[in-house]
Order: sequence, then C-alpha cells, then structure tokens
Amino acid sequence: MKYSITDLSKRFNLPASTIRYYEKIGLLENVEHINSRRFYDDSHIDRLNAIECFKQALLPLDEIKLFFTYEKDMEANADKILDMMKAQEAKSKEALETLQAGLAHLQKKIRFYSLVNESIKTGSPFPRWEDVNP
Amino acid sequence: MKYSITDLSKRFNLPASTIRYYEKIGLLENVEHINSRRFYDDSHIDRLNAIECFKQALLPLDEIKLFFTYEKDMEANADKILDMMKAQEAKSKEALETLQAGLAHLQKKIRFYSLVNESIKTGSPFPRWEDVNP
DNA sequence: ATACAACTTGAAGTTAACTTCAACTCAAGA
DNA sequence: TCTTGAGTTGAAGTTAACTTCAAGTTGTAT
Repeated sequence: MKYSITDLSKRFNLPASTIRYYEKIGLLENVEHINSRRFYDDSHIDRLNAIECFKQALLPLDEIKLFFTYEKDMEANADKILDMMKAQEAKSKEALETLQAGLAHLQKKIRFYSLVNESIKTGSPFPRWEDVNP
Repeated sequence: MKYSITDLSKRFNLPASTIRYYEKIGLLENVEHINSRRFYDDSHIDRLNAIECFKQALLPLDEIKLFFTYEKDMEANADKILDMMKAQEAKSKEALETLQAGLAHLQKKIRFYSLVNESIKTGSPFPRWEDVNP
C-alpha cells in the first residue's frame, strides 16, 4: 500500500512539514518522489511508529536516527543499540522521577490554594503552607 | 543572611549566568546591587526553591513569573493561581503518562536486544519482537 | 603598586525541533 | 483553457531557556 504525505499526516497527527523535515534530516529514508510528490509505504509507517515511541521516551532525533543506522546491521550493533537504550532508560527514569516530584508539588499547591479560596469565602484565617497535607 | 551569586550558584547547582538571567526576565526581584555586585537574601532562596519545583512540573518560566505576580495579592488572585496550577497539573499528568509509555517501550527494546545479543553469542535464531514479554 | 580572583555588563550566539514563507508544479475537473 | 487543490522547494524564522563573549570593575592579597 502507498500513502500520500497527507495520509501520514492524518494517521500520525503530524504536520506535513514535520514529515518532510524528518526526511530531510534522514529519519525517513527511501521516500519515493514521483512528479514532485512524495509516496510512502508500510516501512515508513513502521518508522514513524518507532519514532513516536522513542520521542515519548525523550530520545533526541539524532539518537533515533543513529538507532536506525545501527538497526540495519543488528548482528554488528546489537550491543551498541543496547548501550544506547540503557543509557536512555536511565535518563527517562530520572526525568520521570523529577516530573513525579514536580507534580506532587503542584498538587500540594492546589490543595493549599483551595484552602486559601475557602478562607476568602468564609472569612476565616488563611492556611499555613506547613499545614497542608501530606 | 546575605548571599553572593556564587553562594546561590553552588546551593542550587545553577550557573551564575542562569541566576543573572532569571533576574533579567523578572523571576528574581529586588536583588541588591552594591558596587556592581549582586547580593541575595532568604527571600531569594525561597524564590529559587519555588522556581525549581515549578520547573520540575514543567511550568514554563513566564508562567512561573506570572505566578509570583499573582502571589503578591493572594486575596485577589487565589482563583487565578488555582486555575493555573490545575491547568499545569493536567499537562504534567499527560507528560507523565507519555513518558511512562515511552519508558515501557524502551524497556521492551532492552529485553529484545538482550535476547538478540544472546542469540548472537549462542548462534541460536533471533527472537521475534512479538515474542518479547509483556 | 600590582596582580589576582570574583564579579559585572550588554549583546550576540546556541540548541532542538520544528514552522512559515513565497513562489512554483502538477493532475484533474468544469 | 482555466481553476482548484494538493503538494513541492529552499531558505529563513521561531521558541524557550540559557550560554558565551569581550571588555570592564572591585576588593583583597602580595
């Protein structure tokens, strides 16, 4: 099956400009150009799926690109791929923990300012930050 | 207590240039400038602590700045603060879920390529992606 | 007096990941 | 034939959050 850039754009919820950009930086390869139109096949669907997954894990595009070049010779590069994935795993985990801490702080702020709002409505004294659970 | 920019730099593990930058964009206010040296006090320590927390929650610097202006009149702005915090809570939660999905995918890749490495060492056939747990 | 380390300034540069633009091409329909 | 819609190009612009730079200033130590 062949796809137009608009097909991919809709399917992946990415602007066409982004799909062109990915081709330009070498993330999408072997795109057919016919009469100055691009055509894609299922290999590109697979690529974009992989790209989206890696992006979710915060892997930068140049590393994603490197992964794809490694992947072409898995025998030779399985260990490099593994190193890269493990390094990114550590970074993703750290980012996750930081974000969890940030979210917890935000939620504490929400509780605090909810109490502040209550106090304003009822005219009772303001809460103290130290009193907010947990 | 008064602090130099190097004190804060060490305490928050931020380059001095960043601390100057925060002042420039209005995130740090009322910094004393004596003989073209900056001096900070505990209010700035509090500020930087708050900034770091908000950054962890992915709140952009201009929103953090807005929060501080709201905070100056809590009575008038408690509801705006609450709106902002709740909006950011939604975004942080989404980012968290995306990152969790990305991390899970990465870990599946790690399992897969570990099996690939095993296969290479033992000469046994390569695993299939579909066979990797979970 | 001199040197040094710590700090200052404003402007310009950096990075990643896109986005926007104007001008162009092509195939199909009225 | 003319228009329309979908797509193309290469270059330049955008955004956030900093960082770097060169050149200057200050207080302290030798």
